[in-house]
This record gives sequence, structure tokens and C-alpha cells, in this order.
Amino acid sequence: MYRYSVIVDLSANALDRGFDYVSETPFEVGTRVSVPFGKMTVEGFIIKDKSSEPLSEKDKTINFKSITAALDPYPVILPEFLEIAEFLRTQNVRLIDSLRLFIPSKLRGGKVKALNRNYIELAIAYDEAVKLVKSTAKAQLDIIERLKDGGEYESILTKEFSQSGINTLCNKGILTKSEKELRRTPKAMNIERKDVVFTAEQANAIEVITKGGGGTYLLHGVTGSGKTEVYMRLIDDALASGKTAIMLVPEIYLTPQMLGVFRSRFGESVSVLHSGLSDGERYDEWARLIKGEAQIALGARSALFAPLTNLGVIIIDEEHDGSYISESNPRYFTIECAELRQKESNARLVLGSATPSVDTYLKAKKGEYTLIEMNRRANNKTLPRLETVDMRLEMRDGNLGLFSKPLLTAIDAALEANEQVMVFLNRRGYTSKVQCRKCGYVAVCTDCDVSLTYHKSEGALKCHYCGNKFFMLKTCPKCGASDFKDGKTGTEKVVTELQRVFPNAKIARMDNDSVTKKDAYLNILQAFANHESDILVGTQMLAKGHDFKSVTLVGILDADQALYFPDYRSYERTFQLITQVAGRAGREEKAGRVIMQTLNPDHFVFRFAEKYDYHGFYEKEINSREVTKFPPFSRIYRILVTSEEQESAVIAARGIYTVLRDYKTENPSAFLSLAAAQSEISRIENKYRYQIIIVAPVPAAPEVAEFIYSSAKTDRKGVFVSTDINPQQLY
DNA sequence: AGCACGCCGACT
DNA sequence: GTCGGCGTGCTC
Repeated sequence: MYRYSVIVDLSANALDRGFDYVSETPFEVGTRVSVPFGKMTVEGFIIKDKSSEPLSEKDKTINFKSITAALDPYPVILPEFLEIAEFLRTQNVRLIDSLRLFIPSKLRGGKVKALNRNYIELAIAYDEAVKLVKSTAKAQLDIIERLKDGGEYESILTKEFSQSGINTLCNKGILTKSEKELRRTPKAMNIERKDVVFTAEQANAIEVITKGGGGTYLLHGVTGSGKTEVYMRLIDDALASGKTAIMLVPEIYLTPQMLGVFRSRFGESVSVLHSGLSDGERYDEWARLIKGEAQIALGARSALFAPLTNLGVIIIDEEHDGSYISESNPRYFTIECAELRQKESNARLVLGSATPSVDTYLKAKKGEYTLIEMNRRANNKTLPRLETVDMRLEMRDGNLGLFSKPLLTAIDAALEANEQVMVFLNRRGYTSKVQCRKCGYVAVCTDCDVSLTYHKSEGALKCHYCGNKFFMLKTCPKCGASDFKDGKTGTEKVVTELQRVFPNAKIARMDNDSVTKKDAYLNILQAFANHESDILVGTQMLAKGHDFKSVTLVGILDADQALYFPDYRSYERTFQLITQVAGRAGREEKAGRVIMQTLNPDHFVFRFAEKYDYHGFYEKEINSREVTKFPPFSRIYRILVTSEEQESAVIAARGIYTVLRDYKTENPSAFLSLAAAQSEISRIENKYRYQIIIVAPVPAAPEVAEFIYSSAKTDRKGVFVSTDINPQQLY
């Protein structure tokens, strides 16, 4: 009799542990099974083989039930995934929530499976088949001709030929019909493979990593230094030695173009995993990996959990990107999990970026990671000239508009030369708020404590926090006046204003509002690449993505926008954003130029950014983090308490705070600081928000973390508590 | 998550 | 009397 620990696929704290079941037949750990549980039958995962463990006294009192059946022909959870799940458990993630991360979500409940379709092939040799059919049976001969070089799915064949011809041939035994799995394939563009000659820096990077063996590498290369070619060469190398590879990119890079590049290089070995796939596609791509039919997983964050064994290399491109941090339900840091996988298979973990996060760079400097620098662009072109424009001086000279004189002159010149321009502003909508000029009334959201953003093209006021939509005001609801003042300018207004100055220019916009449909993102970029528009205005989205040959000018409006966010990383974010946006200009023959408008031209972020001085920026930033005891020199825990009842939220938050304060009194060195307050945005989606911020020393003491997590709970009805580490935003 | 058990308030 | 509110505890 075998005995296994099974975790049931129900997400509840009380159930987040193993329950023991017995079986007459053996199962592998990681197998998805069906088990009786209470009065229900539920799905679960075998997490431990306890067959050879003696029964404890308590176990002897339990009447174990039997596992009903395995749900898949193979274990779906790899052993190393159980390790990752155990690790995430120390960060307050339920085991079952981690396990769900490792399989296609629709596999649960059997909502997706392999698709079998009728497949028709020649049953006998082609020459034989032709002889058996009368020469007058033209249609039948055509079908045989079509299947000469291989079978085809019946559904496709019936589009080309009549069903009767196919049936006749099947009945004669000339064709056979059988079931064959139909692969649902994500769309990719056909891109021709081009061979490249590596620069000395690229060749060096490849050599250091391939010869360096298992470990973590930081590839710090300026924009355009050719990191992607290095990645592909490393993947080649892994495949050549019979190993597998994972390549992670920020979600936004996962266009059919990117897939096309990988397909042209690696063919069917590539499997893609990202949120844009249909359930069927995702299942098929995942199954190809677990069955060993594909050796490369390409995807966003969650593709780190691709079911690959024998990993040779894991690549995380744009490692500083915020999308690698999961901030909801299983909260996790991709790099942290990647390091676990790296160690498990002694693979090479390669982190690549033009602007590494200061955390990562510090680790490289300390020797935890091997640092490789690529300082030159692959095409040997210099980086575009970055000029800072002091908007205070512009105002003093009477220019109260959005655009500085140098920027307008440069745009004019670029348009004149038939070159393209990108204008970046990290704020969407028309204007950030509308305010009555007479009484000062500001339109705010009914469910959130924020002012509404005016979206002119939709004639709507929208809440950027909960998505609420209201009609634009005709008159002030308070005093009846109809004269409104705009708040801060958004991308929509930039387009309007630019069009006014350059009436003949074709202007396109790319932001979350214009990219609602599935392929809109790609369509806009494609159209811009084809020079269907002269100026592309957009948000963050412009920062990443594609290279445009004829973009010679990039304008950055309100570069200060992200500078004073309530986030200790705001300087870092700003530096990264500017560097990335600037990298869009002059990627090919023509020299590029970047004009950055700011009210703080002397701020060190801009001073270093305009010289592309990452190292200078890093030194300054890391010093201030050390002095102020911010991460990576501390670890911030943020406990967020929300409730529709303000009073409930306050009481729950106060309760948690009191417990932590007492803990601090007894263990004065456990926390560097502890504070509780109403959140910066006091209400979102009609829930009041209070937060407790703990700054804890690093390295983190496990018992301190455990105490924080066990304290961050409440019995109060309608109150939700969540805890995150080093949160990306503090509102 | 779902279900049983159990202990107090207002109804045929 | 007893139907039913939902608080508490358990599921191998």
C-alpha cells in the first residue's frame, strides 16, 4: 500500500497543507490527481511520497481515503517547482497558489485538453493508389496527388475537395482516417534569419558566459549594443549541448515580430507563453515543453515556470523592468525564483539591461553576479545627443505652452527632412483633472479619492484607479458655471496641440487608451514603421519595443513626472525611462537627437541621464539608499488594510499596528522603523485604505518576516489585509 | 471551498 | 414550540 501527501486544489488558508491518501498503485510526486475530500471530489497535487514513512500516533487514528485517479499521463509539477513553492511560502504565498502558477490555468477542472482532429493519409503507396483509381475519377486523383507528400486534417481537406471523394477513397482503403493532435499555434511573423558578425564586446560576453559555467551573470549593455544576438547565441549553445533554455522579456516585447525572430532562428524548438494566448494555444505550448517537443520557452514573467528539465540557460531581458515583480495573488520576484531554478540545474542565469536595477548592480559589484559590460552600440553609432531644456527659462521668456522653443524647432526640422519624431509623456488622457474656474470644484471619482482624468475623444471623465467612467461636465454641479480649468496635460492633449502647431503632420498616439484591442499595439507600431505617420506621441509604451529607422528626434515632455512619486525607486525609474526612451532615436544611419524638458535641470538624475552615465547615477543613488536605509540596504514590508467600512479598516489596522509595536518594544533591533497611516489615496473602489510600513534590516531574519505575516491578519468581517515586500507604489 | 453542528431570535 | 440566521470547526 502506497501513501501520499496530497494538497487539494482549493484556495483557503485552512486547506493549505497536505492531506494523506493511500493507493494500491504508485504515483509520481507532482501528479495531478482526483481525490475524495469531505463530501466532495476535488482535484489535488501529490506533494510527497510518504509510503516508507512510519505512521505517527495521530496518523493511526485517521482512516485514510484512496486516491481516485491520476488526471494526466505525467506529473505536471516538477520537483524543483515544489522547492520554489516552499520558498514562496516563507513569503506568505499559499502553496496551492504557487502550484497553480506552474500549470496552464485551464488545465484545472479539465477545461482545456489536447485537440484531436481527423487526419487523412494515404494508406498505400502513391503509385499503387493511382493505379486503383479510374483515370476518369479526376477528383479522386486530385486528392491522392494532394496527399502524395503527407497527410492533412480532414477539416482542411474538405475545404479543397468534396467530402464524397474523400469518403469513397477511405472506403476503398486507399486513404486512412485517424485521430491526430491538432496544435494550436500562436501567430508569428515570417522573418528571415540574418547572420551577424559579433562585435568584440559581444564575442567577449558570449565567451565569458559560455566558459563561465553555472551562475548568475549581469549583462549591462547600452541600448543598441546587441544583447539579443548574445542571448540567441547562448541559447544555441545550450541546445547544442542537449540542454533547454528560458528567455523572459517584458510582456510588451511579445509581439509576433519577436516570435518571428525566434522562430526563424530556432524553428519548432520555441514555445511561447504569455497572456495574449488563447487557452488552447497556451495549453498546447505548455504541453510541447513538458513532453520535450520544444526546448525553448519564450515569454513574459510566468514563463520562468516553463516545465523544462535540464535547463542550460535562463535569460531575463530588461531585468530592471517592473513587470518582473508580481504584485498580486502569488506575489513573487521573478529574479529570486530564477535564481532557485538556476541553482537547481546549475544553469547560467543571464540578467540583461541597459539600466540595471540598483539592487542587481550592487550584487554584481559585490561579486555575487559576474558583471559583463557592453559600452558600444553594435553598429558603432554614437548614442543620440541628449539635451536638457529648462522649462523655467521658457516660462520666464513668456512661453507657457507645452513645447519648448528648441523642441519645436527640432520637430520642424525633422519634418522638413521627412524624418520621424517620437514624443513621450507619461500621462494619458487629455488633462489630469477638470476644475471649475469660478468656485474651484474638482470632479472626483465616486468610489475613489482621486480626481478624474478628462478623455476628450470619448467625451468622458475617467478614473484611472477603478475604471469608472462619467460624462464630461457641461456645467459645474456646484455653482453652474461652465468654464473649466485643465490640470496637467496628457498624451491626448499633446496630439491636439502638436496638430495645431504642425497642421500638415500626421500624428499617431500610443497609450493604454489607444491600445485596447488585441493587436492595436502592433498595428500602431507597424504603421509608424511604414512612415504612415510623422509623429508618434505616447506613454511608457513607447520606451520599449521597436527600432525605427527614420526616427531622428525624441522629445521627452515633463521628464519630472515620475520624480516625486511616493516610491523610493522614483529616481531610478526616471533614469531608466529617460535612457530607454532616448535609445529609440537614431538606431540606424542617421544621427539621433533627444530633447528633454524639465523644471529641475540640475537634478542629478537628469545630469547623469544626459551623459548616459549609468555608473555615475548608480554611485550617487546607491550611496543615498545606504545613507537613508532604503532597499537594498533594508527590506520594506507594507501591510495594506482595506474595507468598505472606514471604521473597520481603522480598527483592524490599529490592532495589527499595536501587535507590531509591542514586538518592536521587545525586539528593538527587529525593525528599523514602524509607521501606520492612512494611504496616500485614502479610498479606491470604495474601499478605505490604511497602511503599516515596516522597514526591516537586511539580511531579513526569517522569524521577523514570519511574525509580520502572522500579525497581518484580521478576524473582522469585510476587512482585507495584504502584505508586500518592497512595493512598487505606496498609494 | 463546502458542509455540519450548534446556539439564539421572530414566526405558522 | 421550530425555522433559520450565521459563527465555528473540520475535511486525510
